[in-house]
Amino acid sequence: MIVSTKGRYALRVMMCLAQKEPSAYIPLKDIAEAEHISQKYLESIMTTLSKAGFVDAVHGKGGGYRLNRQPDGYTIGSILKLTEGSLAVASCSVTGPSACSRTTCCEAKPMWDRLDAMIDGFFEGITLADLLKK
Amino acid sequence: MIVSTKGRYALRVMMCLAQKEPSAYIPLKDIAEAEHISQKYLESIMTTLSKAGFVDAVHGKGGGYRLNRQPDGYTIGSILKLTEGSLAVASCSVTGPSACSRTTCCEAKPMWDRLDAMIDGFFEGITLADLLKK
DNA sequence: CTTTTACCTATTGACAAAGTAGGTAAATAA
DNA sequence: TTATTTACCTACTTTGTCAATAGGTAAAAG
Repeated sequence: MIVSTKGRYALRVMMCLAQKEPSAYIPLKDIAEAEHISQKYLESIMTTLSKAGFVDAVHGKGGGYRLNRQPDGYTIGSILKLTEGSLAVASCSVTGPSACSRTTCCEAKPMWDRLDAMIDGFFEGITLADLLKK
Repeated sequence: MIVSTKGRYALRVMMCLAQKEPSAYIPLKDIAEAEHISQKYLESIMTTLSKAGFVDAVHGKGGGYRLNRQPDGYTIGSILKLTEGSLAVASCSVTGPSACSRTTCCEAKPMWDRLDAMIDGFFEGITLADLLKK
C-alpha cells in the first residue's frame, strides 16, 4: 500500500474545501464531520497542509481553513508527497538511513527507479480540478 | 512502500537461481548465505514459491530448490503478486473486509484503479530474464 | 474577557512486517 | 539400517509504523 489514510484524507479534505465558497474559512470541526474523520487526527493533517502553504488558516471565531489557489493549482502528487513523505515503491529507491545497502550493485534498482518516475508522473499529471470534474 | 522485503527477497532469490546451472538443486542454506538473508526467514518465502509451483523442491542430501522454467517464463508481476499478496496502491482498490467503505461514491477511485492497472502492466511487462540482461 | 478557533506535545492501541525458535517428515548416502 | 542432509511446519517475539487519542497553549474575534 503506497498511500495511507493520511494521504487519502488529505485528498478528501482538499476536495471538500474546493467545493466550498472560495473565500470562506471552514472550521476543522465542519470538515471532520462532513468527511467522517476524527477531529483530532485531522488536526495533524491540516497542520501539515497549512505549514506547507497549501491552505490558509485563521484562528478565532469565523476562522478555519480555505484553499489559497484554484483547484487546478494543486497536483495530486504535491498533496500526496507532502502528507505521505515519499511515494517510493521499494526502499531500494529511498535515500538516507533506511536506504537499501545494495543500492550500488542491485540489478533491480533501475526497475524501481523507472516505476517511481512513472508513478510520480502519473500523480503530477492530475490536479484537484480533474478529480472534481468527474 | 508497495513492495516489502518479502517480495524483494523473492526477486533476488529467483535471480540467484536463474544464474545457476538450470538442472542443479541449490540448498536453502547456500541461497541464504549468498544473498545475506536470514535462513529461517527465507524458508517461508521458499515455501510460498514452491507451493505456487514457481520452483521445484527436493528433500534430502543433494536436494534444494531450482527453477522449473526459463527466466523469461517468470514475470516480475507474478512473483511480486504471489509474495506480496496484492500490489494495490490504496485500500480504495482493495475488495473484501479491509475495503474502503466509500468505494461506491469516492471521486478518487477511478484514479486509484487507473494507477493500479498501470503498475500491474509495468510489472507484467518485465521478466526475470530482462533483469538479468542488465 | 469569554468564546471560538488553530496549534502543539505527548501517549496509546492496533496491527503487520521481519525475524526467531524448535520441531517433523522426506530423501539420500554410508 | 542408520545417520545426515534437506525441506517443511507451527508458533512465538520483536520491532516499527499507522491511526487515533488526550490534554493542553496561543491567537483572534465578538
